[in-house]
Amino acid sequence: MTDKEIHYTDSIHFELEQTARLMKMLTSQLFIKLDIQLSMDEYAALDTIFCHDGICQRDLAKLILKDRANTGRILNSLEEKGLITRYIDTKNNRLVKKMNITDQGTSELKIITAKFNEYLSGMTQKFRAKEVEAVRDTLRKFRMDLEQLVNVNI
Amino acid sequence: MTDKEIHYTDSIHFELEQTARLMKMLTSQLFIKLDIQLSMDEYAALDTIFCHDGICQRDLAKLILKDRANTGRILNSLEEKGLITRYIDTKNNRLVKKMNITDQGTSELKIITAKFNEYLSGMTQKFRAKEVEAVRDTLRKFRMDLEQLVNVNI
DNA sequence: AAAAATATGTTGCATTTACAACAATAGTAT
DNA sequence: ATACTATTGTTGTAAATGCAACATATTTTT
Repeated sequence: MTDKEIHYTDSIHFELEQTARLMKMLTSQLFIKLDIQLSMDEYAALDTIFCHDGICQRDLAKLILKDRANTGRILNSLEEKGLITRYIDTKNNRLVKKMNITDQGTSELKIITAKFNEYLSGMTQKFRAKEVEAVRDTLRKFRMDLEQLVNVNI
Repeated sequence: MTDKEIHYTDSIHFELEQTARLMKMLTSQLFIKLDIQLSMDEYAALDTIFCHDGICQRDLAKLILKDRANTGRILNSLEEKGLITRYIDTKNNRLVKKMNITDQGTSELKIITAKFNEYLSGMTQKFRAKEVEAVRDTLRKFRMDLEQLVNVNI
């Protein structure tokens, strides 16, 4: 017990943080290298909008885990770039801003995803696909439990 | 192939990002709740310094994956709080700033870690310890490969 | 020996981010 | 009906972050 102490830097929490940080560095370097005119956050938002066409801002914010303020700013940028359109609608009798991905948005999304996967496949090749999927699925379960514990103020 | 497309938001990259984000929310909320007078980053730095006493700034920066500027600022804060001391020394005939954790720093580190683990054990209890360790180890391997790919400019 | 390159840390600045306050609207309670 | 509360989105602001530039010192090159 003397020096077999538990350290934060040995925990899965720290490991997650570091791995995610490195992943973010890698992907942002990739985006620059591939000359992609979107930020990672814009890309994640665009992909989420594609998968949930007609979603309102707050629901999107909950999915990408950004606060409402930043989600609005990301959408301003995507709208200016012509990748999405926004319109006022109602949800549960409340005025909300919904959005649709444009044809250009869909097109760009596919192009970026293709480029992205081509580059990243080299990385995950070192691992068996099954193993990567297993880790992803465990992370997902982990995240679902986290969502119960964390006070997500969005 | 029509709609069985590959989406970024289904990838391990996005899953990692989201899980790490939630984890960060949880831990920062915990730090406020437990009235801990350190930021998560300061805590991670302090733990790293404990494990690598006498480390120099740049080596620490590489371990916590912050740039040199931010690492210096975090250390300013830890020094002001009396948790570390800094001194000039040489490494490979170069002037570097090394640091040691103080008794107060060691004491606070233990207290925080104890509080932290007590609260977080509830979360990981839902998973078998073996499973958590397995995911952590896979993440670590994953991270080691990432480190080969990413241009870490520190 | 002089010049160029490298290593380390600090400072300044621009971007990102989160949090709080606000505006507008709709539901709920008294 | 009036007041209170809740939902959604925007704006303002302070803190965090990363990047580039700089200062200093040392090594390497010419």
